[in-house]
Amino acid sequence: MQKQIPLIIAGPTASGKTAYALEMAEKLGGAIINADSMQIYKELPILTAQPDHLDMAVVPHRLYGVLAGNDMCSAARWRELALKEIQWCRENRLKPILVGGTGLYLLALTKGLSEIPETDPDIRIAARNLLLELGVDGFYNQLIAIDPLVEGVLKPTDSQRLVRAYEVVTSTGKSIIQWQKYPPVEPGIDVEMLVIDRQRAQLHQRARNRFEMMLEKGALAEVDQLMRKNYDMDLPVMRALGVAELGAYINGEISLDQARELTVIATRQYIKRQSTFFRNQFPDAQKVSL
RNA sequence: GGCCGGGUGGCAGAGUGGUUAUGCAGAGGACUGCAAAUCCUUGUACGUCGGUUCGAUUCCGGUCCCGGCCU
Repeated sequence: MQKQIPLIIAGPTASGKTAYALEMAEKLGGAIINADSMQIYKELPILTAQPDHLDMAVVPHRLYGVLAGNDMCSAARWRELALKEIQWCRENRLKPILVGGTGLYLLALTKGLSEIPETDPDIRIAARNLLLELGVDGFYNQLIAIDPLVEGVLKPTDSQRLVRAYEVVTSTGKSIIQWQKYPPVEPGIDVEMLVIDRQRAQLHQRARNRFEMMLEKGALAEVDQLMRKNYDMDLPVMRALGVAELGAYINGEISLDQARELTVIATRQYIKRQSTFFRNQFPDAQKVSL
């Protein structure tokens, strides 16, 4: 195990990554770098299960709660931030340990991304409004009229990727399909990767228990404060598991029990998607059974 | 005890004499810049016994269970 090679600890939510990573960081003399798309925002430390202050006091923790909720992260942006932190670790002779459940971010880091120029934020907003106005079918037709390459590659129902395709072709004048054909200009980096593996039923139980704990620690107050900020519902933080559910409870639309059940269900579905992603996108990662 | 209504896949809920809605949950899968997102695939279930019929989840009868009303 070379000192400089970053270690990635991935796995589905509630698998125990945080505790495991802390152990490894102590053992290896490392720093922990966040690889989670929600823990990067500062608004919901409890609901997004950020490491607590005690953990953070043990070894350096980077990229936790560093962005405001009305800011938007992205795979490319996180990649830049993470590379800087890896560099910082090297300068300080610490083993970089990246921990998180956001598979796309990890993929961007390890495999690299095609260099697509930054898109105009106004165009993204316009694209989203157009989608709302026309519906997916109409939006798709409009999109393939200006970017025929998309046809047959993107699913006509995949609203998010269609919006991205629209935004890219409109901003750059070139199809996203063409851009993606270029091999990553930013090469990937060498890493050692562990994926934490647990039985599904056990993960479900842990997720339920953990949500209970979050409620005890004040997750409701967190969501309440977040809602008072009146952020745009499209912002990434607003999509953290439990925000919509707890928000609906706070607004008196559903009971706390209903909010709890809905959040647990959403968490289970997320666990499933993460498991699939790690299993199939990182076949060479080493599995750690806990 | 009598009358009426109902019993459909894990749950909710349509429907039909033969071609096996649908939603949710579950399972599997995709994944290049919003990813805790976005999307795809996937289940012959019709309470029970008998009858009618070429064929019954659908029609008829018995029976059991549930709900309502009556005594």
